[in-house]
Amino acid sequence: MNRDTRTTLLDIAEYNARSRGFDGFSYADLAVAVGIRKASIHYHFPTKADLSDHLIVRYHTSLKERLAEIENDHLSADERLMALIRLYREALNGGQTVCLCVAFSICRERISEKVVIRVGAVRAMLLKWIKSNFELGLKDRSISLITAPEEEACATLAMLEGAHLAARTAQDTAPFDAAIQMLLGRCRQSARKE
Amino acid sequence: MNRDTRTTLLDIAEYNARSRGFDGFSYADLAVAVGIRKASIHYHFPTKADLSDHLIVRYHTSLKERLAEIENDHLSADERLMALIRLYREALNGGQTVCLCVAFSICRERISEKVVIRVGAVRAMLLKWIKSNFELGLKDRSISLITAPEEEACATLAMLEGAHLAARTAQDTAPFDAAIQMLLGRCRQSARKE
DNA sequence: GTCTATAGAGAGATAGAC
DNA sequence: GTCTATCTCTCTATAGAC
Repeated sequence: MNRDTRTTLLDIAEYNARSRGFDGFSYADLAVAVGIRKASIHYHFPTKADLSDHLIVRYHTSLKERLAEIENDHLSADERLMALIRLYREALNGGQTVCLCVAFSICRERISEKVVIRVGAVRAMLLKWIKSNFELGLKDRSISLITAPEEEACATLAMLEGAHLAARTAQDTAPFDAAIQMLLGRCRQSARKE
Repeated sequence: MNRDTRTTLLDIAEYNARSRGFDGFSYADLAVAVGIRKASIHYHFPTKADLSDHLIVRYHTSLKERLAEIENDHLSADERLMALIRLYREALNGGQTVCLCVAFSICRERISEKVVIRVGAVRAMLLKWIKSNFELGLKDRSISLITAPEEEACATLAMLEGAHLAARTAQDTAPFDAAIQMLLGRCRQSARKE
């Protein structure tokens, strides 16, 4: 184990949570994957509730950074939207994992209220970003058929998260690709490539 | 307990699975809710795998019937789509439960392959129905901006399932309503009401 | 069809040695 | 930081009486 144990634990816990749900893995699973005993994990994360909190906090930060990178790398609204779609597509890991918010939505009653609020905060951040991007799309006219940015943002996030579900069941990105096709078709750059 | 115990068990198990995930409830939970001992549940459903199979089979049948009812009650594509949206909205139970397919997508690795295939079959049925309805929408012009019915169907189902997730986290229908607003706005009947 | 009783596995968590 | 050992609880499931 070359890397920091704590980080490795978070990585593996996140993968497990996104792959099997927060109830779908145990400290024993992590212990085997990381190569230490499960009692040692409690040193890093005393309780599973504690672990879940660190997972969603890190996820929020990471996602925020990725969104900032997208804004840095792309100037037009359509390119930014396409980059966001790619981000979600990559998060699928070929149909093996869903977004952490998706996974945490199902076990809502078994995670702490604090974590539930943080999941809401991640979605709020995403909605704000997507809404701003649709507003930009209205200006630069790079995305077609925009009427209400706020509503578009809600629909888009729901669709991205929902597209993860069918793809996860199928263990294949195909259902995801099929679902995002309509949205992609509204992007100017995407249309040019076809 | 006036009703058939087996049916009551299925009802409560379905509610639990949709509310907390398939890993989120136990035979002990069902026993308390139904008012019999957990050993007695094994008489009706020998294993939890068996229970999950009956849940998804019943869900498929029930959904098929509801779709047929919608076709019976409504003739235009927009009214049928609005009825489907209402169906999903009601399935939310005010933000307490998601679609069973959604719940079963997260615990994919812990349910049998047979059940995974059945979940796929439910989605395939829904996609077929929604696609047909968009094709009807092209003819009767009751839904605006339709280009590709197949792609529209995939996007619509993903959005409906995804809209369940945010609403479940919030324990409120508001995020669902916000997400379906765009789709609703394309329905002729809906537009008339505004 | 429902019960009591129990098996056997695995969960999250802690104490204390090194 | 990681270990062994252990606790307590809960899980799914079964045996056998009624």
